[in-house]
Amino acid sequence: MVTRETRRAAAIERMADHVLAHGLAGASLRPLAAAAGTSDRMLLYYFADKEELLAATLGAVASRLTAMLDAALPAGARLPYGALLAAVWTAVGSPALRPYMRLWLELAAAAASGLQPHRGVAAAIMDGFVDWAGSHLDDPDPAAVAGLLATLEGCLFLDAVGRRDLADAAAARGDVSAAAR
Amino acid sequence: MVTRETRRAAAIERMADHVLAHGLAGASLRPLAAAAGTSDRMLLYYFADKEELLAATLGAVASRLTAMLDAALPAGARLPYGALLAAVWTAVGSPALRPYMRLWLELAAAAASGLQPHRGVAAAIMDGFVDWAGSHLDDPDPAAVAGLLATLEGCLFLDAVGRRDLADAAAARGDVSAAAR
DNA sequence: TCTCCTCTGTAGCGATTGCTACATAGCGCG
DNA sequence: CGCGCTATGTAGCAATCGCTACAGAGGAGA
Repeated sequence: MVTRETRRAAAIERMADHVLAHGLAGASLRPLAAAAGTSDRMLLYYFADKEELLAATLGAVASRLTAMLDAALPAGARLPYGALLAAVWTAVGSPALRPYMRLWLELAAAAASGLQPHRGVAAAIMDGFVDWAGSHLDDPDPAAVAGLLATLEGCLFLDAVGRRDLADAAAARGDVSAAAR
Repeated sequence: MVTRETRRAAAIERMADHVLAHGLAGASLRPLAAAAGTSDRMLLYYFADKEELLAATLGAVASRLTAMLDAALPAGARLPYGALLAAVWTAVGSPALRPYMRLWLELAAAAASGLQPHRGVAAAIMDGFVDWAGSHLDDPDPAAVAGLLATLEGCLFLDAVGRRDLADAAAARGDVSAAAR
């Protein structure tokens, strides 16, 4: 069936829009179906259950995000630690990516509670980030990758609790400590 | 009424136990009431609504957390950046504090969505952390405080998505960069 | 034409949500 | 004693949750 897969794929994209706009908390079947232009009945026809549906939707969100990251910093470009941190934070802290970051935080919180599919999806996304960081640092030392990601996710966290000022300061400080090394 | 305030306070402590064990997601009135040894009816007699109840419960959790932090690193002790980062991460990453960190992450995610009382409670807790960090760094430069907190929350985040290895590496790296400065 | 088989709408289930109306039990105070 | 206030149980409300049973519609193949 061509139409079936087509419609399923279209539903995934529209549901990705919806979770980006309303978060995981508002991701129940009926609102998702309304956003996708179908019924909850049909969603459970396309997907075995909500878990499979969520995994597909979050996967779509993740590939959008990596596409945006690649657009902001093309593959092949390698930067020193401080510069990369600053560049990624300006990209990631921008309003365009804010819905993604809100969702990413929500996903991490769910993953910490061990729920599926959140745990698996979050682990996969994080693996992607690790690869991404490794391929954009001029010196992809594992400890540097870890430091970069920790600072970055920490900035995200600080921003989430309303301390954007601290996040900006921490991202800027990356330059300082790297320059001093 | 002595008994009323007493029972209300006892309920708060038991509910704090419950949210630590089961997270915010499981924090609905009936389970909370069961944990507190009362009925949902009585919880809404003690508290105006769920929002007030949650604020009180999360406040209790927060004061327990600051007490544990003070126990781990007494007030007055001041350390250089890298040493403080390592000390706090070993405390905060320990199994004893894991429920607190899981809850803190969940709270941050809810705060990012702008919900009350989560937003206000999270902001208050974060202010406490900022003060705490400032009073335990030997050189309480605002940028250093920001960097410390970002790295710390980032380690928390990495641990949440199953990359404890990266969190440990990032925390250890704090020493390196500080030593090189 | 008849018969399957795929697709989809309707309706509903039992559980859970925050919250409330009502009744009552028991105690203090006049 | 009797009145009233505080405390608490019972029962239920409307909404939402994920999910499912059933029925029909419509096209494909015999």
